[in-house]
Parts: sequence; C-alpha cells; structure tokens
Amino acid sequence: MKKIILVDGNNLLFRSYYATSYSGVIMRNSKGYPTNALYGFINMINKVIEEEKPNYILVAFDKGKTFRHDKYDSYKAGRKEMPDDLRLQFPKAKEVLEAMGIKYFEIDNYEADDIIGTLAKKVDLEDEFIATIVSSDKDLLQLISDEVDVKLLKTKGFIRFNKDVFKETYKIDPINMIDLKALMGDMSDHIPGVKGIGEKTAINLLEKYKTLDNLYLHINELTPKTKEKLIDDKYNAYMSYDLATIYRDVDIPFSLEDCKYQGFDKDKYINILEELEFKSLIKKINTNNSSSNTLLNKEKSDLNQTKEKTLEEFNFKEPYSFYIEMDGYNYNDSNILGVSFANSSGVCFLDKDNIFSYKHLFENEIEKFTYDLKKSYILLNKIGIQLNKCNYDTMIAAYLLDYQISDDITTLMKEFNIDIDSYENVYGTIKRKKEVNKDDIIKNCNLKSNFIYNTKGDFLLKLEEYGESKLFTEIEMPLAFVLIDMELTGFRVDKEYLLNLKDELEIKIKDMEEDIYKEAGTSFNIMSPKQLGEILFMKLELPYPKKRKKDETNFSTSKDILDKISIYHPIINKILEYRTLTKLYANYVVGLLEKIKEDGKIHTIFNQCLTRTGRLSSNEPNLQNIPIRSDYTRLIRKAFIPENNSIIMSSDYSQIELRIFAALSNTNELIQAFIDDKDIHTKTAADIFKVELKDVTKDMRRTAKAVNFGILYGISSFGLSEDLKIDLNSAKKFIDNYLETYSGIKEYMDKEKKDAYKNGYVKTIMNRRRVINELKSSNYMVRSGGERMALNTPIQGSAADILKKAMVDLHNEMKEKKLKSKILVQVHDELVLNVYKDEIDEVKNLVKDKMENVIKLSVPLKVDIETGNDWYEAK
DNA sequence: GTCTTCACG
DNA sequence: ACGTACGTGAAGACT
Repeated sequence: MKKIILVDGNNLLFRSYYATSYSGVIMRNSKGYPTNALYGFINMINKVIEEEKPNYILVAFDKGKTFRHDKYDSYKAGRKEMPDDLRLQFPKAKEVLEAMGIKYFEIDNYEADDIIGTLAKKVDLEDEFIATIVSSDKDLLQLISDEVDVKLLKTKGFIRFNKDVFKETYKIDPINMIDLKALMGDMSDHIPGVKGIGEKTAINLLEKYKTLDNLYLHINELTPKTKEKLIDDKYNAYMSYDLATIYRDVDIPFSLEDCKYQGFDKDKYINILEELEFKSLIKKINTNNSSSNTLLNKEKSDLNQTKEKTLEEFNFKEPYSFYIEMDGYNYNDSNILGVSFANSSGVCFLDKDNIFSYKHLFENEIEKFTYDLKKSYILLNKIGIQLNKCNYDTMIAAYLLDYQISDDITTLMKEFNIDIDSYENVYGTIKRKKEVNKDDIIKNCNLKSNFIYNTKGDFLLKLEEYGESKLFTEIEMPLAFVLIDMELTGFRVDKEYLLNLKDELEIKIKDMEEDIYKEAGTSFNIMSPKQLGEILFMKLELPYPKKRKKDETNFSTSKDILDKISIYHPIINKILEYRTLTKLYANYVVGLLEKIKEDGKIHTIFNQCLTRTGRLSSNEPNLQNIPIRSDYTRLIRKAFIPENNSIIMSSDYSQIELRIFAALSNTNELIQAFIDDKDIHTKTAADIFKVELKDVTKDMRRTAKAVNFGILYGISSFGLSEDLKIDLNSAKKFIDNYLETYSGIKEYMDKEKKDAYKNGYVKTIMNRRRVINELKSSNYMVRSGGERMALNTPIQGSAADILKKAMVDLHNEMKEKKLKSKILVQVHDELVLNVYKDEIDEVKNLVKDKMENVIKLSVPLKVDIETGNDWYEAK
C-alpha cells in the first residue's frame, strides 16, 4: 500500500501567519522580507515528514479568484484581501518545497481544497493508495473515506480523524459535514449557515434527517422555531451547502504516482534558510536535531576528560575550583561524601574522612570557585571549616545567563554535552538510595569540579557581554554570603505556643468535621475535591456557578466557587472554615514544628537561582508564605520570636512595584503622586473616576487598586473582571479609562512588548535578563502569556534587584559596625530582622537609610518599619 | 508523578 | 474560538 500526504498549503501559511503576527509585530529577515508564515510553514512540513514518513506527498495552493467568487457576491464581499506581508511569502514557500523535494500544485480558479478533494477522489477510486490530508480546516473532513483520513491540526498537536473518529465526534457521516456546515455556517470561511442554528442543533437535526434536502422535505416535523429559522434562511443554507462543498473533479495533469517524495536538496534548502535567517532551523540540520551550548575558549574534550592527580601532585598554589558531593538532597540534613578539586594542573579527590585534616584547602587565601557556594559554605561550616576566598559560583553565573539549571550541577553540564549521570541516577532518590561504589563517586565528582574550572572564563565573558557583570559581582555573589548568614542564624520559634495551637486546632477540626458530616448526611473525605464535589452538587444539588468544560470530570471546589454558593447552604462556610483550619494545622503548625532544629530555630533554605524574575524563593519550610491576610491565621506569626534581649523588626517597601512602574513608564502623574506621598490607589481612583481626592469612595479605591495591580501583571480585561467580580465590559472600560488617563502607559507597554519580540528577552534596571521563548510560540495563549511576562518581569525583577542590593548594603554595614542584630528573612519587599534592644534605634535608621537610598529613581522609595515582641506584633 | 487547593509577595 | 492576570512552595488526594 502506498501512502500519499495531501497538504493544504494555503491553510498552513495562513495559520502560521496569523499565529505569529499578534500585536502587529511580524518576523522579518534583515532585508525586511516578512518570514513569520514561512517559519511555521517549514516547521510544520518538516514535522509532517517526520511523523508520517511519506513516500508520496503533495502540497496544494489556491490560485486566483475561485469559481465560488463568481457565483456568490456575498462570498466575494466577505473574503478579505490577503495582507501583503502574507502574500509575499507564498513564492518563497514554493521555493522551499522545491528544495525539499516536495511536489506542489495550483490551478486557476480553484482552491487548495478542490485539488485535495480531486486527488482524494483518485485515491478512493483506485486500490494502490491511501491518503492523509493535513490541514486545520474542518471543511476537509468531508473527504474522509475508508482510504482517506485527515490529520486535523490544532493549536497544540493534532487529531487524526478517520471514519470512526469522525462518527464518534459528530454522530454523522463525513460526507454530511457539508450539510452540517450548511446549517451551522463557518464564520472563518465566510459561510453564513442558518441564523440561530449552531453546532448542537445542527448535529441533532442531521442525526435524524441525514441531509439538508431531506431535512427540508420533513420540515413540518420540526419545532415551530426551528422550522421558522430554516425557512427564513433557506437561501443561505443552500448557498452555504454549495460553498462548503469541495469540488472533486479538477483537471489535474498528473497522477498520484507523480507525487513521489524526492527528499531534500540540502544545499538549496540551506541557502533558502540562510536567506530567511532561520538560524535555529539551519542548526537543526547541522546538529541533527540536538542543539547544545558552545563555549568560546574551551574544546568540548576539555570538559569530558580529566587529568587525575594525587593531592600531593595537585597544584594548590594557583586558583582552583572545588565541588562537594553530598549524600542527600537538602544540605541542612546531608553530609559531605567527598570533594574534588580542579585547575590547570589536573583534578584530585579528597575523601570525606580526610576533609578536616585538609581544612586549609578551604581556609587558605587562594582564590576558589564552586557550584552552589551557599551549599558548600554551609556543609563545610557544619564540620567546622570556614570557607574563605570563594567569590565565583557557577550556579549563580548560569542563573544570570538564563541557562537551564537546578540544584544538581549535571543539569547544566548536560547543556554542554558532557557525558554525566544526574545525581538521582547515581545516588538514587530520597526514598530509594542507591549503593554507589567509590570509584564512581570520584569519577563523577571530578568531572564536576573540572567543569566549574573550565567554564568560568567563558561564563564571565558572557556575563560581560550581556552587561550583567556588575549584577553578578556586586549583587548576586555578595548576596550569597548574606543568605548564608541568614540561613545559619535561623528564626527562633516558640515551640510551646505551636504545640498549644496544635491541640486547639485538633479539637476544632474534629468538631467541624462532625458538623459537616451532619449537614451532608453522610461522612466523607472533605479534603477530596472529587468526593466533596459529588456531595455538594449531586447529593445536595447546589447550583454549580460555572460552565462545566467538556473534559472536566470533577466539579471545581475552589474557594471562589464555594464563595458564590455559600448563600445556598450552611455547609459551605463550614467547609471553607474547615479548609482554613486544616491548612493552618498541616502546613503551619505541624509543618513548622517538624522543621525546628535542636537550637530551637527554623533554618529555611533560600533559593537564589530559581525564579525567572530574580526573586528569591524559600523552602523547607517556606518562610515567605506565613499567613497574614486573615486575623485568625496570622496568629501563627506569634510563634516567630526574637532572641533574648531582642525584638523583631519588619521593614517593608511601600508600593515598590508601582513606584518602579511609574519610573520605568515615566508617567508623570504617578511619579508626582509618589513624590507628594499620596495614597496611590486613592489618587488613581480620583483620576480614573474623574472626582476630587476627597470624594473617592472605598469602592472606587478598591477598583483602582485592582486596576493598578492588573497593570503590573500585564492587564487583561478578563483577569480584572474576575478579580473585581464584575462583567467583562466594565472591566474593559476601567482599563481603557486608565490608559486614557495616564497617556504614556500604553506606549510604554507597546514598546516593552516590541522590544521583547525583537530581542527575545527583557531586562531589569540592573540588567538582569530573562529570555522569553513563549513569544515565539505559535499558540495564542502561550504567546500572550509571554507578553505578560515581558511586561511584568522588568517590574517584579527590578524590585527584586533593589531589595537584593539593599540587603547586601545593609549586611555589609551591620558587619562593619559589628552589630549583633541579624537579618532573618526576606519576603520579596520586606526584611525581617532580629534586633538587640540596645541596637534598635541604630538598626532602624540603618535599615531605612540602606533600603530607601539603594538606588536613585525618578520616584522616591519609601519603607515602613514596625517592631514587636514577635513577628505578629511587628506589622 | 500530577492535580488541586491555598498560603504569601 | 481560544480561555486568561505576575511570581512562588507545601500538602493531600488521586492516578
């Protein structure tokens, strides 16, 4: 059996054109020739060849005005002229196909569909061939037969429709797709259909009456309303039928056999790709689908082999890298397995049993580099070794360069094609540890230290090239030491308080449970969304306040759903309260108790190299999400207490992201409001509602606040309407009003987006870079997400830069002044400190000064400082 | 291992 | 027609 692939070329080009021309930005080569449609087109053709491995393939195109134009004026009127930028890409697409060895065909007055229909008919009529049609147009589904199936392209992937799949989906035969379209229409194809009849009704009717003709024959059997619609729109129905019908007898001057796939003419193909400047596609051919990072100064072989030396042979007089292998995943409860050193003299390995006697190798004055400095420092600190003169961390460098990284250095090494097993593959998982022989540990570890040593120069060069050197050496590297200090210090916790709270909660939860069972009339697992959904919406028959999506098997029981139905049944509020209590119990009482170390403190781990925006994150436990928003749950903060003779001090930036936004967008009204120290949400409310400041109501302020936040996130009217629980139109009005009031903002946002598309990345005020590959996606949702990232990252990231620098400055100053007080926690715009009572005033002034004056912007930075006898009070 | 929910900025 | 705000981490249920 021979298989032929029939591709709808017009459809492919249209799709990729409209998928990638969002925001009016179109990808072009340096000569200005538009290339966006071609990029998707070529990718798609390659994918089809890869997936289908065809022996025969043909790409069909439209040519000229089709016979459909002549027949119906309204069709003509509906079809818009193709944009120039798209039309220009067609000739090149044909050139590409030639280079790919793929036959294509077009003929005057016919659409690609008709050519495909004709060839599909040929396939049906003879016995040698089967066919697969490739398109995203459902219209082609009418061609499905025993020998012909359709690969229907979707935004993500595709669905293969054969006879059975079609029948299951539409309940009708493929040929009646035409009748279906006649009734329901297809706006994207300017087919009107019958007004008031959609897919559901159309399918119901056709299930019974099969065809349009037959339906009209039995029109008197229908409900009066449907009958009326069908009669009113009879002309349109038949015109639609005609328009939707693919013509299957085009005069085609070649046979199926002539469509043999010839294969690539590589030189010709590469020439065209070069002209179009599709570098990634060229690379794909050259590297046979595996892309990898390249180093400027080092040969790949340097990274894949090591010169093993004894400790005596190794030259410890010149700078060296070291890598510490540990026996677990969290350095707070892991131990060192061994250390490897590397420099130009070779590599050597130091066993865990001998580390302490070689402590000078860490404490000497020679320059040292490593991967994950903080981890290394703390692991060594635990066994009484003080790491000294280590000022380069590969993990941080790679993080700033936006490489794919993780706690495990092998993630990064693999990007450089180094043949190494991941930590998990060598040592096993937390649950299932593997026995490892010592030689493997040594070999593995040596590769790692060797990698650190050999990539340092290139990474530093890259940082320089990207303008991130200062960020690296003056902020992130010093910050690592600040974080070390914070983690080692730890936050003192009142264990008794938590234990009491635990008992109290256990009783409350139990009571609440019984209450809920009584209301439900049965006992069940309240924590299970599945069971809860069934109880609420099936058993108790409460209204479900949301449309259910087709593929949703469960009801959502999220907070906002439950909030909406709380009026219908007393059980809802009890469930909400139950959730609050169990969350508090599991996450913040039991969870925290488990993390208290022998010193009575909690030592979180700050991840410095995780977020895409430059923020820190905190884990085991997460001290950045301790409750504060509700009166009851925030009581958990009373468990966080100062050292003896100390108080807790909390210092947070007021509206830092909005201030940064005002500065970056250069919006005078906002800047002035901050200079005048006005309440920014009230000011915004006055501006968008066009009232005096004094006349701003609470509700207006709330709305303005939501809009302000929306702006920071890359606003959408949907998001705002959800947040404010208002309809889409009002949300849209608020946004329009906002953008009209602050006139520069729209331009600022457009420019940010445009630059992001152009560069492929965005930057913060301290030159932190974030590559946004989502902008290249052909999926609308993914791409819009990318645009929001492009808008939000400079703001969130700049705020992160600012607080990070303030932390470094503050830490240095406190050290210099030999203060005993310590920074304990950072929560994105806030620092929490343990301050000794005799240092309160000094630290307060210092913190305020360092935080407010860390950088000069066109808006002032403002911090609010609170103190108290625990974290609860310090707010 | 993935999903859902909910805690924070 | 899509199906939505930005950035995180932890727990429990479910597969």
